[in-house]
Amino acid sequence: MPQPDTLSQTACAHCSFNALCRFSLSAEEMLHLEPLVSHQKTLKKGDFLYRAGSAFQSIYAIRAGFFKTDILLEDGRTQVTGFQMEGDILGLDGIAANLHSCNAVALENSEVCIIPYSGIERISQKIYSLQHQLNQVMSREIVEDRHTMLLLGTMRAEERLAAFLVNLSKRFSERGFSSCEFHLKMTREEIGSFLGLKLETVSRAFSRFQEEGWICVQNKHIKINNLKKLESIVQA
Amino acid sequence: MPQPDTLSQTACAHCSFNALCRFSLSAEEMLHLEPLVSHQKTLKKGDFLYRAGSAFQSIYAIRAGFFKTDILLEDGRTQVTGFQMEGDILGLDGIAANLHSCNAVALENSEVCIIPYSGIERISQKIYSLQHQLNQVMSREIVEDRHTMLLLGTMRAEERLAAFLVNLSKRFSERGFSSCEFHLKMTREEIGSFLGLKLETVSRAFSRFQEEGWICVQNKHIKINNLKKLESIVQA
DNA sequence: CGCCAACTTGATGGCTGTCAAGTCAGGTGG
DNA sequence: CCACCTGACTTGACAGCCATCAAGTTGGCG
Repeated sequence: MPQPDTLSQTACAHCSFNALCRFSLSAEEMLHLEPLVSHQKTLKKGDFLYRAGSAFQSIYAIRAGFFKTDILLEDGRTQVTGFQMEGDILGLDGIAANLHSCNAVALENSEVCIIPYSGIERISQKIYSLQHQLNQVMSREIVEDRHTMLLLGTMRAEERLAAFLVNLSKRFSERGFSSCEFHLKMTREEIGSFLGLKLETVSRAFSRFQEEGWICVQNKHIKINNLKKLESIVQA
Repeated sequence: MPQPDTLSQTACAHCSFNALCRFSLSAEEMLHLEPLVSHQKTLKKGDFLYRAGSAFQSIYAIRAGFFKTDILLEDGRTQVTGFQMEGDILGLDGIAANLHSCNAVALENSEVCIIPYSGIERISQKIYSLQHQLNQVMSREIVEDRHTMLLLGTMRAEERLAAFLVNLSKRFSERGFSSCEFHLKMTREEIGSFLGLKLETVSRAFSRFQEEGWICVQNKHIKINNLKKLESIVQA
């Protein structure tokens, strides 16, 4: 099992599979699970956790750090499909074809738990809740992707950026970090790719939000002064 | 079990859960599954299969017909998140929160198999492959949504429509229908909503494709004369 | 200190949205 | 059977948002 150090505790407490690692399980169930999540991996900023087209074997639970996933078109265009932080699960896209369908890249030094997929399927036969939890995680991912489609299909630039900031704020908050002050791990270009905008447009929207006094931007450091206002922009 | 009429055979042969209904299972396994998929439902054009916010109990396998799923914003903006045809599964978005997160609407008279979710989880404990199949279906949905995000985030109007037509052609073909001639069940507005475009833009793109001789459009009837060309537009 | 990537800001243009008018198809009722 | 009506669609003119191109600034890192 992971050593109960500070790092793993903060990470696991909010992990989508926390029931799997340390909570809600009997001693006997724990015995089944031990070998499943005992392996971990550390990545440096810029490292690939996996690449599109590579063989799928495991899914990953982020213990610490920050990732992006993206897909490429032949002509070089890319789409960032999501940003993942501690507690999030990576790699579920690989189940469909036994191949990873996107790249997963660490945006800062990170640490993940490696969870062999075959092990999950096997143990799910014994531990009912694990299967349900996996289904929920995947379903949640579908719901979130649909929301991103709504953003890309119907919103304008400033609405998209506001939605992005509100979403980040909420996720940081859920993990015990400040909801109004945080560091962006990604570049303007990566934000733009995720939001279907060019980096210049992202930069201009940041500037406008700052002019209005809703946020303070200093490079990658963000301070949100008026979260309500940002939320109202999204709904507008 | 469903009566082995022509309708159900054509539908089930391509169903994502065909292994569940009639193939690859022992007689004993079949006994477990019988009660699961024995209920069906017919819908008329315009009927809701389920609505966003309603309680989640079952997923649905389309036996015949055509559906759209969409989500709404408070201000009335909507995003069509997908079109589903026979063999496709509807309702997986509801697992996350035990509530459906989108609307599912029949675009023509349709028929679905009702598959209670609790039953799936229960039987998955006995039939290993069912769980894996469900995971694959959900993973495939994630991969497809990511592809739609790529479309919405990086492609221009004509590229989007070309990708849409190529995708439809492929899916009709997989189901034994013509890959180059078919009827659109949805309106221009619904196509536009799915592609993040206005209906006028969709109409103009259709007209241009026809001027170029790549397709013939007559109302909702589509004939593809040059599929290769459409495919090349997507990649361009 | 110097270099380079990341970022900001300005000017311009183009794609697509918006508004508007007209056409077409399908269904209803006389 | 036909007039009518409504929703869906097409086409044109124009405008606005964002992409593109360009130049300059900042910050991080060797």
